[in-house]
Order: sequence, then C-alpha cells, then structure tokens
Amino acid sequence: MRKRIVKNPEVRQKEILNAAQKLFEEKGYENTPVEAIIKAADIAKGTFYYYFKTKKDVLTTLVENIGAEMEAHFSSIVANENLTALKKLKMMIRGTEKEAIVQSTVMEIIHKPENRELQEKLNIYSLEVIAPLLVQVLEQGYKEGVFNKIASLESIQLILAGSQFILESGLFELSSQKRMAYLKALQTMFENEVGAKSGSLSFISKK
Amino acid sequence: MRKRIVKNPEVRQKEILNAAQKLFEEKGYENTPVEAIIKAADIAKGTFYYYFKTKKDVLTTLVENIGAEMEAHFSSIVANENLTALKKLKMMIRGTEKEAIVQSTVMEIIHKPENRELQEKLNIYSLEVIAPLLVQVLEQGYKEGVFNKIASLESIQLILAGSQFILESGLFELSSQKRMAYLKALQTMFENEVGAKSGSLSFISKK
Amino acid sequence: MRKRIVKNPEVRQKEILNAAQKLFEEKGYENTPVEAIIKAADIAKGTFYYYFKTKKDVLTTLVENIGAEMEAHFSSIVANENLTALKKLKMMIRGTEKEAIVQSTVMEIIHKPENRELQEKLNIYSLEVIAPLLVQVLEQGYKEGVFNKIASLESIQLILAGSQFILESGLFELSSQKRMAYLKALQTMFENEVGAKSGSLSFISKK
Amino acid sequence: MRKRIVKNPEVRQKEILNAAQKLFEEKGYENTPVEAIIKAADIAKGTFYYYFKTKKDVLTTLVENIGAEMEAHFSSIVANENLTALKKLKMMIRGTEKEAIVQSTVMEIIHKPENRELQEKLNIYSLEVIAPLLVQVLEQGYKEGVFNKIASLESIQLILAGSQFILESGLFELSSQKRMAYLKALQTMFENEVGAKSGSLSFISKK
DNA sequence: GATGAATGAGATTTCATTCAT
DNA sequence: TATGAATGAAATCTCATTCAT
Repeated sequence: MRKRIVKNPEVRQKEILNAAQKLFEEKGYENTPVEAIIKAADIAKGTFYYYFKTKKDVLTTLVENIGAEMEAHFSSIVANENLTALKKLKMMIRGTEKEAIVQSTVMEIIHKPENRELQEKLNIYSLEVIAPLLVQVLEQGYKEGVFNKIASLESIQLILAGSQFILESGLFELSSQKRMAYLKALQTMFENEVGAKSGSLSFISKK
Repeated sequence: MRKRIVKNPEVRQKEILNAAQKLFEEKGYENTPVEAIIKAADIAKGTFYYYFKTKKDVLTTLVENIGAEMEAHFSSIVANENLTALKKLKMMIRGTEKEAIVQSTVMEIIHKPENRELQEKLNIYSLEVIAPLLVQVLEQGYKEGVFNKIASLESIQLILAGSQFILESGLFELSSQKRMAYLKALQTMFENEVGAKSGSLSFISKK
Repeated sequence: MRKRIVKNPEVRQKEILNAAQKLFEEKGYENTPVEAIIKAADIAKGTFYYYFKTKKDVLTTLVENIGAEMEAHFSSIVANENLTALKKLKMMIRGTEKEAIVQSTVMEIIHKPENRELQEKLNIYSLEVIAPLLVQVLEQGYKEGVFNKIASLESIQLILAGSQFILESGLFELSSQKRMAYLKALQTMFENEVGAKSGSLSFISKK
Repeated sequence: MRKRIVKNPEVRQKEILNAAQKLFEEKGYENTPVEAIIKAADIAKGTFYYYFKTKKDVLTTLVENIGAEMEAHFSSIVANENLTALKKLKMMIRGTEKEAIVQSTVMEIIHKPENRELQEKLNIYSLEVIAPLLVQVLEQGYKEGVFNKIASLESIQLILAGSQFILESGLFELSSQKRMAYLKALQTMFENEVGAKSGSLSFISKK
C-alpha cells in the first residue's frame, strides 16, 4: 500500500486540478481517463472521488478557476487608472506580451475541439463577466471622447459570442486570410457600435 | 433470434434516422445509447453498424439532412423573384407561419443544451450555407436601394454566430425582457451593417 | 473540524454499540456502512476504529452482549428453585409475557434474513449456552419424574439448531399452518427425546 | 484486442460457471474477484456482465445447478426399485463410494465457512427437495416393515436442518469424538422418528 | 483519545464498436 | 444484408480500513 500522504485539502484539490489541467491541455478532456489524472496527481482512485463527484466536476471547477483568473486579469486592466480606454481595449483584446503568456496555457486548452465543453463554459463566463468589463472601458472611452456612442452590453456580447464561435472554437479551419477578414469585420462592427473613427480600432485586425 | 427482415436499404436507413432523430430530440445525443436507437428502429445492433459507421455518423447524416432542408427552404425564399429584399429578410429571420412549423421540429431539437453537438453542427451549417444566402438578399436590398452598404459575409456570420450562441443555444436562461434587449441590439447591428434606416429592420425585434 | 468531544470510554463504546444495533436491526449488517454508524453515533471514523478493530468486531461484541443477556435470562429461570422443570421449559421455549418483551428487540434483529451474520452467531451462542441450560432442566424433569430419559446435549442441540434454521431464520416464508406443523413435529421430537407422555409438552405448539 | 470467440450462449455460460465454481471452491466466494473469474473463463468483463447480472447471480445459478444435480442423484436412488429402503437411506446419508466422489466437489465448496451463502442456499434446497425424497424412502421402509412409523416431513426437515448447521456448516470445530456424539444422537433421533429398532440405523454413525 | 483525509480493492455500469455466422 | 454475442475501455460507486496529526 502506498504511503499515506496527508495534505491540506485545498492543496490536494489544487494538485488534482493542476494534474488534470495539464492532461486536458495535452490530450483533451475526452481523451484523459480519470486513471491518468490519478496517476499524475499521485493519488488513489478513492481520493479522486473523494474530492470530485465526477470527472466532469473537475472540468467545471477548472473552468471556474480559469474564469476567476480571467476576471482578475481583466478587472485589473479595467481598474488601472493610468490607462486610456483605447489602451485598455487593446490589452483586453490583443493581450500584452506578458499577459499573452498567461493566457496561452488557458487558451491552448480551450482551442482544441475536443474541449468543446470547457470552451463553452468559458465562453459563457466571458459573456457574463468579461463583456461587462468591456462595456466599462467603452464608457470610459466615451468620456474620453474617443467614442461617441455607448454600445449596449447586449451588442458587445453578441459580437463577443460570434467571434468566440468563429475565431476561437476551433470548429472552423481558418486560413490566415480568412481570419484576417473576420478580424476586419470585427473591427468595423466594433467601430460602428461605439461610433469610433474608422480605423481607430485597427489594432483588432493588426496581425 | 429475430426473424431476418430484409428491407429496401434506403427505407431502412431512413427508419434508423427517424428513430434516432426522435430520440436525440427527446433525450439528447449523448443520452441516447445506440441500444435505444436499434430498439426504436427494431433492428439488430449489427444492422445499425451496417448502415452507419459510428453513432456520430448518424448525427452527421441527420444534420446534413436537416441542413439540406434548411438550405432548400431558404434558397427558395431567396430565389423567389416576387419578393423584395426586406420581405425575404423578414421571412428568413422570423419565418412565415407555415415555415415556422417546419422549423419547429428542427428547432426543438436544437434548443436543448443536451444537444450541444447537433446544435453546433447545425450552427456551422447555418454559417456556411444560410449566411451566404442572407448576403445575397442584402445585395438585392442594396440594388433595391433600401440598404446603402453591402455587408460582408464575415460580418453577417459573426452576427449570426453570436445570436445563435446567445439566443438559441439554450445555454442562457433569457427572460423575455432580456431576449428583447438582444433582439434590439441585433436589429441595430444589422441596420448599421447594411446602412439601413434606423427602425427599418424592426421586424427583427418585433415580438 | 468537529469539536473534539472526550467521553468516558465505556460510555462511548456503548453509544457506538447502540447506534450499530439500531442500524443492524433496521437495515441488516451488510447494508450498514461504518459511515452510517459513525454518523448515528456522532463520532469520527477514526474514533470508531479506535474502539473496534473491525466492523465485524462490533457485531461480535453486540452478539456477545445479547448472548450474555440471553444467558442471564435463561440462567435465572434455570436457577429458580420454585419452578418445576415443565414450568421452566415452558418459560424458556415460549417466554413469559415480560420476557417476551425483552426478547422482542433481540428477535426482531435476528429474524431478518439480511442479518444472517448476526443470526448465525447468536444461533451458535444458543447452542453453546442455552442448550446446556435446557439439558439441566431436562435433568431436573427426570428427577421430578415427568421425563423418563435424559436427552443428550447433542440431540437437544440438533433439535434447537433445526428449529432455529427453519422457524427463526426468516429464510422460509411460513404460513401459520406450516409453522404449526413444524411446532407439532418439534413437540413430538422433544417428547420422544425425553420420554415424556405424548402431549405433555403441548405448550410448544400451542399458539 | 482479443480475438472474438463466439460460442453457443449456453456453452459460454457453462464455462463461466465452471470457472467460477472452481475458484469459489479454491478460494471461497468472497475471496474470488470477478476479475479472477473473467480471467479463468478467458472472457471480457463485458461478457461476464452480459451473462450474469451480478457476482452473486453466478453463485445463485451455481447453487441451482448443484441443487439440480443433487436432486437427480437422490431421485435416481429413490426411484431404484431394486433397493430396499434401508439401502437407499444409507446411500442417501452416507453416499456410496462412487457418489461420494461426485459429492466431494460440491461438498468441498460448501463446507468452507467463507461459503456461508452458498451453503445456506443449498441447505434450503436440501430441505425442500431432498427431505421429501427421504420421506418417500421412509414410507417405503414402513411398507417393507422395517419402520413402524411414518415420520412427518417436518420432523425430517428439522433433523436435517439441525445436522446441516452443526455438522456441515463448518461453523463448529468438531473433534472426531464430538462429531461421533452428534452422529449417534442423530441416529437415535432418526430411529425414534421412524420407530426403527435401536441400532438398525447404525450406519449413520459408523465411521 | 479523537479526527477525518487518504487509500485501494473490487463491484458495477455504460456503451460504442466489432465480427463470426 | 442482418444478426446479436462478445469486447474492453472507462466511469462510477462502495467501503472497510489506515494513519498522520
């Protein structure tokens, strides 16, 4: 029998989650047997089911955590008083170098078609949490005079949802030309929605 | 042992599809074991796999058929030379009474979150097939002078994808107020994209 | 974490036994997880295993206690110098009103087929402890002249074991007629074994 | 993947049963994991659960089969017109050399304490099937004049049940002396019940 | 003495899929 | 073409028991 290793439950749960995340990342959710998670986390099967009701439960928790990270990340951008609305928007849409790295892990997982489920949950999260933050930035932009309309939360969500489905779901194979065309469309729609000068949001479609 | 019942292959395949569609509708794709399909179709397991390579293959075929119906339906609208672009747009977006019925079956299936898979495939189909038809109508509208821009296929797809995810995925519980707000946003975006007079596409958000 | 509640060890053990007995009674030994016992006794798992080596150990202790009660009960009957052998025999086999109540709890537990284990252990106990007491009474009866043979311990045990298996195991569904037939057979066998007049032990089969 | 081996379902079931019986015999029911049966029968796990609902189901079927064998065996003895009642009784109780071998397999399984469950079922079977056959023989003996009473089915069942519990359950460790004492008691009880001359059933307790 | 996280063996279930007939 | 027994991977579930704190 394996040596009993007692740990702080939260730490243990975190470890299981980390192991699972790594595996989901590498193989996808469907292709990761619970057995693999157990081995990676170096725990007993019983322990797994002691911490999580089902395998899907791991996924849910994972997404919730990732979502919370995203929220923290974007919130901090929005809260930063030293940035202009445009700067913020750019950071939120394109990511900065540093943040891009943070994102990469998350996004790699998300962008695999096997991870549809994860993806979908995260998309929902984006719409519910990130979209309102975007709106805040747009309002700031309106105050700053770079935008002359305030886009509704709904329209932002529609655009976000659309771009997630098309650009990030991995359900479409997009040539870089195709992708660019979508980004251009996105840029235009955004500019329209906020009443920004044409081209002012060109960072959206800049490679 | 069951009596060996030989049937016209196409008939047999249709029977399996019908049985499967009904079950997917009721229970969702994931919650419908092949076992259930073969019972409903009154065939042996082997027969199922004689007609379909995999369970997913049934889904794919089903979606293709539904998609083809959708395409036929929308194509006929688009091809109808007696209709104005606005009429066509309205019919395509809202459906006429008759078509609404046709759609209902399809839509019932689609709107359940259990049917993620079915839904997604159909959404893709919509973007690939219906969106171009919509663009054709928009072009007709441009010629007719009701629109003063030609929206790009990409922007139409983005909008369509967004509204499908938010309004039709069943992933969000939408109060009728919320739904209305989204429809309004959709209307505005559409009007912006085609350069139509504000309110000219009010049918989108009319209850 | 639960507050650490320290109690008198004997009290604690008694509480665990009581909780277990109640559960075994209701659900049977096999269908009572240790989990249930600790909840009922409001203790931690570790505490359970501090007091009892195994789950079966609880059962054993329980049976020993019940057995000791039974022994005390029957011993007191046997030791009573004011009773004739026949009276004693009657009390031991039929029970008096008062004793019947005492027995009821025990017997309720015993008579369920789920409680095979408990039952079996108690049956063994009966054979080892009660049977010798019965023999003592038979010897008294011999001295009193109501019996003209002294039955061997072995024959008494065989009869006792048989009647326990058939009449009290709960493994057979017995109509009252059937049960009566067995009791009659039992009476006759007993009378034969002790050389009593036919009918002198009729209390065995009296309803 | 293992080569698919299709067999007549009855044959396959028999094979599983045989494998299980052998293992139960060697290790006992509780100590035989389903996994072991699967390996021994060289089948897939799915196949096991395709043929048997649960592990216990195997046991039940096994006992039913054994019971049927027993019945056939004893029935043939009873039906044999060339044998006297005493001969038959002897064969049924002691077994002939040949039959003893047949029995040995069965009995080895049964006599292990781990197999309580199997044992109990078989005991019940004995009482329901074998006891009536015994009564038939006793009736034959009555006609032949060797017995002068006809024992009731109930009394035979009580005796049988008692001897099974004490002598064959494995719940008691019996010295050969002790065993002999029980057999003697049994002999006497039997003689009493059928009104046979004392000693006429001495084969019961002959070593 | 007391706690509850951790263990791991094993039974079941679920199911898509394969293949000998 | 059609059949259904057979497969096996994987998810769960159930639990008695252990042990570091």
